[in-house]
Amino acid sequence: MSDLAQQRVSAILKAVRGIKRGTFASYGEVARRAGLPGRARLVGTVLRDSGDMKSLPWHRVTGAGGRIAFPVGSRPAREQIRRLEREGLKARGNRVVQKPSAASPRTLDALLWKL
DNA sequence: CGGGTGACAACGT
DNA sequence: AACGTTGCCACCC
Repeated sequence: MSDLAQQRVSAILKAVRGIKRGTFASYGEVARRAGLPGRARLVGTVLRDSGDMKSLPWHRVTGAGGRIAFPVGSRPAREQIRRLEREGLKARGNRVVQKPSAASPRTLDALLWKL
């Protein structure tokens, strides 16, 4: 593997390790944090090939908007959701639900209009 | 060189 | 909400 490629892999793994417990980040977000905007696919490739399912918080990486990237009901999908729930997050179907603190438009309206 | 394939994303219909 | 397109990029045939 070329040095450049290895550097990118390191940057991505570092970004993944940097996702705090109880939170999650999309592939695209991880790519941006690794200094590789637009390369979400590369993040998936790296995770797939990394093999370190043991030491990496791979379960904190989701598709855009918290969508689980694995097929619904598949082994890895269930495992990922199980791990995320163990960290206090909740999932509905194949999607990680935002924390209650996240303001929905309705809630924002309520705040702005003091209702 | 050309075509297909991904743990993806954004946008349009 | 569900697809189809396009952009992206590393790899493999």
